[in-house]
Amino acid sequence: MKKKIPDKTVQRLSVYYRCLYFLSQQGTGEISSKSLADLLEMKPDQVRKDLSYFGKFGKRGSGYYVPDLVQQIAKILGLEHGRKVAVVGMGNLGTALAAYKGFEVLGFNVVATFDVSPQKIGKKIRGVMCYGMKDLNKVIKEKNIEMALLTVPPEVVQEVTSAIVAAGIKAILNFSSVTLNVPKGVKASDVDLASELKSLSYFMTTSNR
Amino acid sequence: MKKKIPDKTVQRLSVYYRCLYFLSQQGTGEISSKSLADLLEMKPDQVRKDLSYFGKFGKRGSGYYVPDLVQQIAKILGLEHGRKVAVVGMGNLGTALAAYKGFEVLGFNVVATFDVSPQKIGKKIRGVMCYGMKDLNKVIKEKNIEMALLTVPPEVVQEVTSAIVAAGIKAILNFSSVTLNVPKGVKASDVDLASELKSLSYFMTTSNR
DNA sequence: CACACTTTGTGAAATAATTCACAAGGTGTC
DNA sequence: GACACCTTGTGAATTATTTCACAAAGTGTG
Ligand SMILES: NC(=O)c1ccc[n+]([C@@H]2O[C@H](COP(=O)([O-])OP(=O)(O)OC[C@H]3O[C@@H](n4cnc5c(N)ncnc54)[C@H](O)[C@@H]3O)[C@@H](O)[C@H]2O)c1
Ligand SMILES: NC(=O)c1ccc[n+]([C@@H]2O[C@H](COP(=O)([O-])OP(=O)(O)OC[C@H]3O[C@@H](n4cnc5c(N)ncnc54)[C@H](O)[C@@H]3O)[C@@H](O)[C@H]2O)c1
Repeated sequence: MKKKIPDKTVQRLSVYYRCLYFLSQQGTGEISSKSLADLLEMKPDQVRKDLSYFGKFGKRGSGYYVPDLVQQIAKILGLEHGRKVAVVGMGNLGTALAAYKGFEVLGFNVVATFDVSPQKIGKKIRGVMCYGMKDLNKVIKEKNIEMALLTVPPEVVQEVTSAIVAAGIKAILNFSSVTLNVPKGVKASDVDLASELKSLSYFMTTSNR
Repeated sequence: MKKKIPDKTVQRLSVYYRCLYFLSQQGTGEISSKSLADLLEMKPDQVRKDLSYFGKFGKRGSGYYVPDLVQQIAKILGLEHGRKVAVVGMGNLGTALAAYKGFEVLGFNVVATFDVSPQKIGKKIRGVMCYGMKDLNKVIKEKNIEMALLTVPPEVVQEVTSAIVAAGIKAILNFSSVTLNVPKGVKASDVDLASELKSLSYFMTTSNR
């Protein structure tokens, strides 16, 4: 029964979640794959196919019951119980991320931040303490932190990665443009803004939609 | 002769560029698709196939001459002459982006920032002035700005998008999790950190590499 | 309850992307 | 210059993803 689920499907699941969460807040009861697809500018077939990888959540004739579907997707994505997140590297970007309120509603709670600079250590952002790197192990284990947003300078990325993996971090969102080397069992993913800009630039020069 | 070039290929081109640029700085002369692929943890076939969409840049027996290839890719991506960029919405994230030095070396120059808040207007970050939204048209036209990093609150994203498109912006990198509505001829692309986190969370629960 | 309409879930078909495999060149050594 | 060894560029094969198309079910109206 183990059919492999495309990465693309998982990514789209995140998008569905955002939209459905919003709809559930609005009090929407049921929605058809058609309406959801319209909202997201995609095809209904795609929506149904994606959901069908994980089960049968809909009802023929009427569609999907939004509150239930939100729950189901949250479960699939592992968002039901909230995930504890650390920000490592409290520079410009790290500070912005730590200050951002938008992650919380999705169940991602920044519960600690880390830096090497004595100027940063001991400061609080939104009530969250900035620890020194020597407390990495202790704090990550104590607070049971699973994910890290990695915003340190490129030169130290690999070294810091090793340290946080050793401390028990299981997933890393990496903002430097350095390819991360992580052991099996740890998932890393890159946010490469420079590459995004370059792609945009390409499409500007060719100007095909 | 118009074979369609996959989006994925363009994205990877950005990655090759970053790596090759770095290598050229190091003084590397030639590199084989194999070595480049190893560096990026991918297959040589993929590298060659991607490059072959745009021309024949290599030499059999020895590989690609790095300085030339960097040039060629820069040209393909439209990076030769530099692109002027504006940051719109100088909150936490916008400020971090405007302060970032890493875009410049790639030919992306932040030459203006915008906000509505009187507290932000008139301030300078890295020597770049923050203008009010009423100056949008004037400044974008005067400075010939083509791209925008959009970091305003979700509620006003669509409204602000319309304004900057009207002012002449041709490409937008959108950081809100709101799907942008842009006219044909304008390219928009989303950086959705929340979705990235959700995907990571999924892979953590299933823990398949 | 019959019938006209919706909508899901899913194999099968169509498209798209990646990987293979190899001919055609190039390099270097003796 | 002959031989052993690399490396590119690219059709063809393979694999992945999307789209199609339709049976099976649910809704609602009179
Ligand atoms: N700021 C941006 O908009 C932006 C955009 C794209 C990519 N990035 C990338 O994100 C990363 C951070 O960017 P930034 O602009 O916030 O840089 P920054 O210099 O403002 O912040 C880096 C922080 O990391 C801390 N640090 C340094 N060494 C450390 C270590 N060994 N352990 C823990 N902390 C350490 C520093 O004290 C500093 O606070 C960089 O890799 C950069 O390339 C940033
Ligand atoms: N900060 C983050 O780490 C983060 C992460 C993910 C997504 N985002 C998204 O990025 C956007 C910005 O986030 P932020 O944390 O920087 O928010 P912020 O509130 O700190 O900044 C928003 C800025 O936009 C300005 N603004 C408001 N209305 C405007 C208008 N009509 N025209 C021009 N400027 C206007 C505000 O004055 C403010 O300076 C949001 O859409 C947010 O959802 C932020």
